[in-house]
Amino acid sequence: MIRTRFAPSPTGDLHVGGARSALFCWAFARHEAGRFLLRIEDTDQKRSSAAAGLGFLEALDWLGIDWDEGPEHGTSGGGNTGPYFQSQRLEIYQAQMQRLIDAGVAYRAFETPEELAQARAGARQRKEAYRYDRAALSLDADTVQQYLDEGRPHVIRFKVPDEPVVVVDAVLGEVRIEAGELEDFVIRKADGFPTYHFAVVVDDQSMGVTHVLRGQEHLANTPKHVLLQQALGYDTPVYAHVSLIFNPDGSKMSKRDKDKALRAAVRERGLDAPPAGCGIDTDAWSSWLSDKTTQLGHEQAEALAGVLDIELPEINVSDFRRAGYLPEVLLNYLALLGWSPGDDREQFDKAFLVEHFSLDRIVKSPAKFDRAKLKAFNLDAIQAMDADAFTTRLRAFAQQFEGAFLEAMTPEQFETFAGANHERCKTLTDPFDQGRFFVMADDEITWPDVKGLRKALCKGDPTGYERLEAIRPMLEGLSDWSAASLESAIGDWAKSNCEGNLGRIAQPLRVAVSGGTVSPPIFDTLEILGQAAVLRRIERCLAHQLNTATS
RNA sequence: GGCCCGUUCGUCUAGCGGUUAGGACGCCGGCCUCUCACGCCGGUAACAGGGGUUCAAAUCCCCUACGGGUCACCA
Repeated sequence: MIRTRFAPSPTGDLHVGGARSALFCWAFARHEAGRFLLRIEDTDQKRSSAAAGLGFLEALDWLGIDWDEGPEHGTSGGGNTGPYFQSQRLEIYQAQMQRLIDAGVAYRAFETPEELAQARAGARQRKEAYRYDRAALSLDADTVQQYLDEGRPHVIRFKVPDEPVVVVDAVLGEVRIEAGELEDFVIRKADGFPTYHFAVVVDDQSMGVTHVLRGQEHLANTPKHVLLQQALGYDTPVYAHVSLIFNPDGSKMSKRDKDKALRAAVRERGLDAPPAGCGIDTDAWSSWLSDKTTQLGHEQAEALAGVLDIELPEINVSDFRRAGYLPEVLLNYLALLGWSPGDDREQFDKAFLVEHFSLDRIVKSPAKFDRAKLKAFNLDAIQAMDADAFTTRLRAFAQQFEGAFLEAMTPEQFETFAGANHERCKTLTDPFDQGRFFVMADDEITWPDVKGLRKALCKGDPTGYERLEAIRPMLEGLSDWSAASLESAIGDWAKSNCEGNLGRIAQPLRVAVSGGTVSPPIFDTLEILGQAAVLRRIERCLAHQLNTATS
C-alpha cells in the first residue's frame, strides 16, 4: 500500500510551500487509496516548542487536509507506527545507530563546533570546498576510549562509501552524484539527538513510507539518505521533489518577508524611533532594524504595518485565512502551482484533485505566487455561492476576526450587509475593510479634503451640499426605511431634482454617510445604517463643509 | 566558489517531432453603471541564445547565458 508523509518541524506556522507539499502528499495518498501520515520533526531541542506544533495542524485542518496517522487533531491522527514525534523515538534511533557503529560505517568524532567552523573558514579563504577530513577515523581505539572516559562531547559521523550515488526522482529523473562529493556527515549530535538525515531515514522505513514528496531544497540531501538506506539495509522510497514557490520578484517566499517589507517602509519614511502604539521598545526596535534575521511578533508587526499604512504580504496559511481567502480556493490554487490536470481546467475541488492527481504531472520549474490570480479564483468561488451560504460564511468570518460588526448590527442588518457585498467582494475581508464606517459612531466620521469628496460635495450646480440640504427633509419624513422604499423615494426625488440622474444625489449621500467615495449600493447602505444615523451624518457633513474656495 | 536542478506570453501553465503554439490570471480598449467592484465584448503578449540530430524541433543531444537550490552538531 502507498504511504506518504508530511514531516514539518514545529517552528511556527504552516508556510504555503509546506502546505503545498502536504497537499501533494495527501492528494497522492488519496488517489492511490493509500495512507497519509504526519510526523513532527522536533529533533532540534533549541527550536522546538509544543505551542508552535499546533499551528499547522489547525492550518491543515482548515484547508481540508486530513491525515490517517500522526498527532491527534479532530478526527485526524492516531496510527500504530508511532510515536509521531521524533523526540519520542530516541531509543529507535539509538538501536539503528548502533547497527551502523557495529558494522564499522559510523564513527565518533570529537572536533568542537568551533574547530570545524575554523576549518571551514580556512577552506573558504583558500577557495576550496570544505569536507570533513576524517581525522577522527584515524584515532586509535585507546584514544577514543580515553576521550569517552573523559566524557568529551562528540558526534557520530557516517562513513560515506567511495562510490557514486544515483537518486531516481519521479519528477526530475535520475540525478547522479559522483564519489567524493559528500563528506562524512553527522548523524548524531553531541546532545544525543539524531540529525535530520538519520531520523528521516529511520522513520520513513519504520513507518512504511513508500513515497517521499517534498520541496526541491531537499534534493541535495537525498544522496545522503539513499546511502544511509543502503547501509541499514532499508528500501529506498520513491522520491518526488517539487520545485519551490517564489515571490513575484523572484525571491524565495519566506517568513521573513513581512519583516523585510516593514524594514523597507521604515527606512523609506526615515523613522528612527518606534512609533507609539505598536508595542516595540527602543532596544528591540534598533536590534530589529539592524539585524535582518530578527522577526517581530505577529501583534507588533500588524500594529507597525497599521501605523505605516502598508499591507503585510501573506506567507503562512493562517495569513491567507485572515485575509479572507476560502480554504477550498487556496487549496485549488496551491495545487495548480506546480501541478496541472493536463487540460485547460484550472478551477476544481478536492475530489477532482484526488481523482486526477499523479506524480508525472508535477512541474519541474519553480513558480511565482500570483496573488491576483488567487484573488480572482476567490472571487469566482464567492460568486458561485448562494446568498445563504455567503451570509453564513461571512458571519463565521466575522465571528473569528471582525466581532465589532456582529455587535453593531442585528442579524437582519448583517444579512443585508452580506447581500449588499456579495456581488462585489473578492475576499471575506473586503466587506469589512471597505465598510468600517458602518460600525463607527456617527461623530467619528470625517470628511478629508481630497479630490473625490470635493467633487461629490462642492462641484456642480447645485452642489452636493445643496442637494443634501434639499433631500434631507424628504428622508426625514420617510416612514418606510427599507432599501426598496429608499430606492423608489430617492429615485423619484432624483427624477424631479437631478434631471433624472441618480448619481448626482447618490454620491453626495454616499460621501455624507461614509466619509469616503466607496460603499455598497447606496440604498442598502442607507438601510443598514438606519434613518437616525443617516440623518445625523448628513447634518454633521453639512456642518463640516469643506472649503470650496480652495477646490 | 564546488555540486545539483531549472528555463513556453508580465505570471501560472498546456504542449511530450509535423499545432494558425491553447487556456487562465494580469494588462489594454469598449459596453454596463449611484461609487468601488462585478458582469459582458474585443485585443495585446511567449518557445533564453548558439550549435547539432532529423525530411521536419518548443519538443531529442551539446554548449553558453540567466535563475534557483545546497554545501550546519537546522530541518
